[in-house]
Amino acid sequence: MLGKDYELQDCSLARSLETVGERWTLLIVRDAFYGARRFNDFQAHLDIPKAVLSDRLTGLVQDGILERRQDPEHAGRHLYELTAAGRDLWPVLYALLAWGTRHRRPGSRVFRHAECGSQLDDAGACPRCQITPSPEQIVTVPRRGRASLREDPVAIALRGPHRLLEPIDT
Amino acid sequence: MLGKDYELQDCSLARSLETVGERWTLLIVRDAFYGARRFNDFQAHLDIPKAVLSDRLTGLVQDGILERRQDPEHAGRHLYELTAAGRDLWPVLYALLAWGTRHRRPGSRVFRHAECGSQLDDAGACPRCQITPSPEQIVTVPRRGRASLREDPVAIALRGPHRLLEPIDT
DNA sequence: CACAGAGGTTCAATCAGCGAACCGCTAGCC
DNA sequence: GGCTAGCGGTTCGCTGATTGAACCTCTGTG
Repeated sequence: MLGKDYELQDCSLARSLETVGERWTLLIVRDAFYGARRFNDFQAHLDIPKAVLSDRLTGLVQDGILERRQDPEHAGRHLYELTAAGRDLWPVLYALLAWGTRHRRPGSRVFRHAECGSQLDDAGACPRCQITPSPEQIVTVPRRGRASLREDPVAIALRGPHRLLEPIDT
Repeated sequence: MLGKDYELQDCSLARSLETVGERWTLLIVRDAFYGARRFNDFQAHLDIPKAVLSDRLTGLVQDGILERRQDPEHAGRHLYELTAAGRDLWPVLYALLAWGTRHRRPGSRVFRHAECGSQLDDAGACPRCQITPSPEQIVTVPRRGRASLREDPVAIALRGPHRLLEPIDT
């Protein structure tokens, strides 16, 4: 759905959906949490038409979810990184992830509290430490025997344990 | 975004988005939590084209989010009600609602634990009782002075406090 | 029986998503 | 310096979804 406005709905849910409700948008944000930062990494991992990816990245930057910077190592390249508001979308992402796991099919990855290694519960909290870790404190690991068949840089980086928000090196 | 499949993404987030990621879908689910059950109530409150509403309701029923029943009081009419899987979407809805409130604009309503009256925190928990109430235990009340200008049955029912999932009578 | 309202379906026009092709820039190689 | 490859896009024509208006059927009411 497009950032099409739900103008008449005086509701913060409608406001949220205007910025993250379009097709592909939340998957792009997910990949940003996984550490994707470059145009081609998003594109290769998502199999999304470049024109759509370009449009969504522009929108996410305008809406303050991503920040676009120069890549210090490569002139003329850019990096897209989550802003504070973008990182604050983690509970939304996790709630959807957990719902899909319960009612659809478990995904190929699991999320653990980096500090103690416990698997997060349905609410995203660490059952052992009794806290709800921020994304920086979470590590995602593939379920045993479920490594992805994909060959793009993001999929390869996620074959082993990976801390959220840690940039994948390409 | 359509229930268009994100087939290649082996991820429960993608699975979730296939069922609730289309335009309008989460707003329909929100209205179902507010107690809307009839076609016309959804249509009047959302300003959604009837063809799209019909399509989305059919999809939500097929995906096990809503259940379609005969209206016992009116032959030939139907009621759409949330299934257990649909009610389990509450954390997703609340996470989006809370994000929109923090980063966009506060909506016109507020959510309280019915039992004690405390306003829920950003995670949807009751700060006084230290529990996370299920939707049945939550009451939504308009923010002072922010009653909706709409005149449809759902908007009217929500002018006062209203317990989630309690059917609005039309 | 006429009429109104609920709950849809159908239709033409518009708009967004898609894949392929193209383009400018930088870096590396000869 | 010239050639080529890869990155980060944009453009374009096609397809498929969304939209609002019109229409249709069924039920209950006067």
